Amino acid sequence: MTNETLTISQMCDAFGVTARTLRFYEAKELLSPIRIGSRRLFTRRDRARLKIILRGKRFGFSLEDIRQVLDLYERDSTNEVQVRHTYDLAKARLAQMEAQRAELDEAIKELKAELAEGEKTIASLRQAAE
Amino acid sequence: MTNETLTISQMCDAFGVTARTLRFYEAKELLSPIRIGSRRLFTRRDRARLKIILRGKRFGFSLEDIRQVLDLYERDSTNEVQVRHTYDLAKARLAQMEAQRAELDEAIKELKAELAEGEKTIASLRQAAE
DNA sequence: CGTTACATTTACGTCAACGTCAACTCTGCT
DNA sequence: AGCAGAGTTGACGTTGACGTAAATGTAACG
Repeated sequence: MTNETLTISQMCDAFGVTARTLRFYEAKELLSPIRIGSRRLFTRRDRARLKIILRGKRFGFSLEDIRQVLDLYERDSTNEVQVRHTYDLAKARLAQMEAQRAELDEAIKELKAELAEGEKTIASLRQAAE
Repeated sequence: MTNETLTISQMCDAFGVTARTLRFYEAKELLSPIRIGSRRLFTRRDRARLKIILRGKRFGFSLEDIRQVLDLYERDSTNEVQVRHTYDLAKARLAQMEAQRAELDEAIKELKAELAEGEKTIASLRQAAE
C-alpha cells in the first residue's frame, strides 16, 4: 500500500528536497505531518500535497499562491457558500493556467523559429569553411 | 512606426513595471537603453527584450536564466563555436519548456477533475436544501 | 527666474525561501 | 553505560529581486 508514513529523511530522498525545506513548509502550514513525540511522520496526504507544491514552484507560483491551490483540494463540502467560493477560486486558477499555457506555446514557437535560424547560420558557416 | 523610443515613465506605463525595475534590469545588462545626457531612452529592441524578460518571469525563470535566453536572440553569427554553443543552449531550453508544457497540461487536467467534483458537490447540496 | 514634473545616482531596506550552524534529545545498538 | 545517527528547535545568514529614501539634475512653462 501507499499508506506507509515516511520519516523526514525518507521524504528528502523521495522528493529531492532538504529537511529544512520540509520543516519550513510545515511552519507555513503547507504540510502537517503527524507527530510521534517530537518527530515528524509524513503521510500519503503530505506526499500528495508536496507534489503539488513542487509543481507549483516550477511554474513560478509563490508559496502563498500554492497554499491557496492546496486549499482547493481540501474543501469541506458541507457549507454551500464555502464550496461555491472554493469552486470559483478553482475556476479562476484554471483560467490563469490556461492563459499561461497559451503563453508557453507562444514562447516555444518563437524559440523554435530561433533554432531554425541558428541551423541556417551553422550550415552557411560550414559552407564557408571548406 | 514602432521605431519611436520611450522614456522611462512611458515604459513603466506600457509594461506595468516600476522605474526601479527598469534601472535594475539595465544594471544587470538585460536592457541597454540609449542615453541622452544621463537620461534613458528605450528602443524597440529594449521593448522586445523586456517582453521576453517578463514572460520568462511568469514561468519562474530567474533573471540569470533569462539573460541566457536573451543571448540566444543576440547571436553574432561569425564564430562557429559560439553559434553552436548558443544553439545547443537553445535546444536545451526548448526541451525544458516542452517538459514544462506537459506538466502544465497535467496540472490543468487535475484541476478540471477537481472542478467536476465541485460541481457534483454543489448539485447535491442544492438537492438537500429544498 | 522660480517652480513643477520628471529623471538620475547612491545606498540602505525588505521579503521570500530557504541554508547553516549550534545545542540539545531520542532511539537503538553494542 | 556509552556512543552513533537521526531528528528537533531556535536563531542568524544569504541570495535574488526589487522598494524606498535622499540628494541632485534638468527641461519647460508661466
